[in-house]
Amino acid sequence: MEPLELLECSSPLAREPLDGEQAAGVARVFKALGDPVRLRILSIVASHQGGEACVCDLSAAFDLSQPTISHHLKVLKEVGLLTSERRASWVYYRIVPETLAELSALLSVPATV
Amino acid sequence: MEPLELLECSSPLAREPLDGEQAAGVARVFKALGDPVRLRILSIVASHQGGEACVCDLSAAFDLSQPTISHHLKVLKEVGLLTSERRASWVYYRIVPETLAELSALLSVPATV
DNA sequence: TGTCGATATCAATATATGTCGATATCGATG
DNA sequence: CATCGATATCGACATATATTGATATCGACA
Repeated sequence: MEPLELLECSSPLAREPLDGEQAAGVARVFKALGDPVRLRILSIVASHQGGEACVCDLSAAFDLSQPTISHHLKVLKEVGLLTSERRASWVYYRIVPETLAELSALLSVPATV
Repeated sequence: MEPLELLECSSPLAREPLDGEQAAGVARVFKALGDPVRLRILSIVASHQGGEACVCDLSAAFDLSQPTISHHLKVLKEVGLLTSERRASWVYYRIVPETLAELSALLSVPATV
């Protein structure tokens, strides 16, 4: 649930081998990113006016059922890539920049060795 | 096969929504990263002496069968995260820093909006 | 050329995942 | 309080994936 705890290591992959536990935590997040629909959801939310989008915005962008979108949102939320807030009848999703930043750092390539 | 063609876009996710084709290409790579064994393989190769590791080094690091390691190496190679070179009886794997760099850029968070 | 060690491929299987229709929840509003 | 629209959950199913033992390939070497 706590995104930062999921990753627990943000030094580049090349620094030292991940142990099993670290790898399992990081893999959960990458697995969530490993679906085209979820990537598009993330990019829509991230680039949306005000940094947030409601489910209705997202559903409209896909040719998929509402439960399917809801499922993908849940996956992204569970790994700490999105947060949600209910306001009136609508639920708004935002990206968690810290999680993206940690993944970005993990993949960053230290000056060619 | 061509790592750069797989991604085809390295501007941050927040810049503009990915179209279906871009998302599919990027998702393939993230899906490959979404497995703990493959993440550990990558980190072992990346942090190994000389920037490369042979399959024997990798097999020794896991409690998995040799075909399983071979399978994961193939997946990582197919999405452009690893390259391989045969020298004598051994096959050596190296990371493809360009692919990691593109993913890193894609996840980089532009100054908080 | 025949054998051996290292790696890849194949076939099979158990599990995980994406998708959907049906249904439940929840806030707003009459 | 009854209803309606928005979103989440549930159950089911088809497909994808991780893993393995058996086997093939391929280079080295006697």
